[in-house]
Amino acid sequence: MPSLASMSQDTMHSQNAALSGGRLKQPHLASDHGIATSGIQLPQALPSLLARGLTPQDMLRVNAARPTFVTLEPGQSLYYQGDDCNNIYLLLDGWAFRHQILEDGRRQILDFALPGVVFGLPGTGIMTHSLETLTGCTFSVFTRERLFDLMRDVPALGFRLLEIMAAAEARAFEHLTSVGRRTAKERVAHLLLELVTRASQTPAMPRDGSMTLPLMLPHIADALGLTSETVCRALSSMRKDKIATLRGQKLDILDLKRLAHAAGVDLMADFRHGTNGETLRLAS
Amino acid sequence: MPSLASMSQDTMHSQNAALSGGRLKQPHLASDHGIATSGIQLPQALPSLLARGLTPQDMLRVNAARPTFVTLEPGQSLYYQGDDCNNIYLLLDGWAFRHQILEDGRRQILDFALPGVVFGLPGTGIMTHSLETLTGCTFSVFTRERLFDLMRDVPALGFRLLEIMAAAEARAFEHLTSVGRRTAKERVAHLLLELVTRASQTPAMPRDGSMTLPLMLPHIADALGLTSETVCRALSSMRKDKIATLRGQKLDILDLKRLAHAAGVDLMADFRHGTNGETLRLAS
DNA sequence: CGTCCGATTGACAGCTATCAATAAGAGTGG
DNA sequence: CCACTCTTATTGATAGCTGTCAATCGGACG
Repeated sequence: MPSLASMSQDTMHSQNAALSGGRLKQPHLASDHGIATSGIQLPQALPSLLARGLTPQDMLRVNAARPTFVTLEPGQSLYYQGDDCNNIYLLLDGWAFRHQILEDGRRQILDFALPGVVFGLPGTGIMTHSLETLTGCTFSVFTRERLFDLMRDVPALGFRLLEIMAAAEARAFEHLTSVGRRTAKERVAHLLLELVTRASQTPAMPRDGSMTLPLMLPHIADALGLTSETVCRALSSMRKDKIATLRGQKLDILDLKRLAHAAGVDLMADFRHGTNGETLRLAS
Repeated sequence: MPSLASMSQDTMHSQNAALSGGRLKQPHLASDHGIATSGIQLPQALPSLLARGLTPQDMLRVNAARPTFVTLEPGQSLYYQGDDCNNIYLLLDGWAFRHQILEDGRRQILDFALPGVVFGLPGTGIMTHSLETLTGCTFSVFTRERLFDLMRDVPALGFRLLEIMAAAEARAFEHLTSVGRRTAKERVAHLLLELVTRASQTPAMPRDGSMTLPLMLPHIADALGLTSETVCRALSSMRKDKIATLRGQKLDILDLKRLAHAAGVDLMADFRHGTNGETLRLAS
């Protein structure tokens, strides 16, 4: 139970969310009729995100399973920590994040979800975290049973999902290393680097050094195990050093090389394949 | 920003590993003849760990794929950060851990692997972390291709692997929350709680409050983003409070309830299903 | 009994959190 | 178009937790 004092910063945003829409007891299931959001034709979007490694025939079968779609406004939650959830979700469009909250209000953001991310997988069914949108979002939904059937029909799908989960695990591990062993400034630099890299790999997102981050300082802080003040100081410092500027939601990378250096990362290695130059050499 | 000085503690263990066996260019592939380690008949062990949800027929097919086995001594590495790895591993017996190392030697332990854990999955092939054993370990190995074939033959296997990966992700998330938002003492308590819980769920491990942890202080420290001194202080405090004692490798839980309290966790919720009492109530 | 490695404890420094005040924008309404 | 309000960002001062450095303890082993 957050003492009001400690809530004031860290949980500000979730308060907003709770006020401005918050929990959906029954998510808005848009069911089978195809819904278009922010200009995207969903039945087309799904393949492009999932399809690597699947044949066109496979994708036909996947679409034949008639996934349902959910659309959410910014600041709404798809599910909450503690919910009994037996669906698997694919984020088609928009930004969201997954987070855990301790009883006293401390919040940890676990992962930023960009289009193509899969979550809500099997397990016990009880969710250990919540998912909240940052922008308007569209999700594709499969029930556990439908997924199981689908995986039988389309073996490559299971393999692809494993790949996606493995990538998510790798992200979580990088994140963990950041929070556990990097300084505040390094963490901020590392997160910016991760986000620009992921965004640039997402279709229909910018490839140059400028982009829109639908985040507030407390999001970054809660992702990195810091306070928003510390994040602000780190960003100020990077602005002063002409490495990157983040004003409002506009992020400009001014010097990618030095950003990577500030993040304590070998750009070529870590953000292409995920490895550390130094350690790599030991392994050769 | 640790330089050589600070490496002395954090990376001590990996140095030892390097000296005492270290890298295996070509892991000891024990190939198809079944190998027995520490008294376990492997072909039997594999099913029991993987089989939930699979029919006996399914398991026959899995075994027919003739996985190879690898055995490692304590302190050896199955693979290193930067390795090109196209195998999937199942830990059959023993304890191990996965970790990442930054160029300057800072180390983050990402996950403790107990029997039943799966890793080394697809992705790009380049490993972003290393795996090092704590005890003697036996692994079951499938190549990427063999796994793919197997998943086609045994659809339930893919589903089971997804479940295992989802559980690993949930663990990583809990871990992240710990490192990001809990105090030193809470982190230590939380880790002990996680380990006793997992061990008690593993066949052939004790269910009472006493067990052997094949860890040294620096392992705990590097898992939690702390120093070994801080971990030591936290353990001393818990020993003084009669919550738990860890001497050498012998862990005794004296008061599970207060241990959970010290970890800032609702025992019934978090460690049965993974949820937080307070937030859960919101969701009902 | 001596050596060695890891654990333990103490003193102190430093990074980040906390508390507090101000600035900067974005809307809103007159 | 400007004043007003509200929210978020920014900056400063101080406190506290944890890291760092260093010394001692303790058990394992030969």
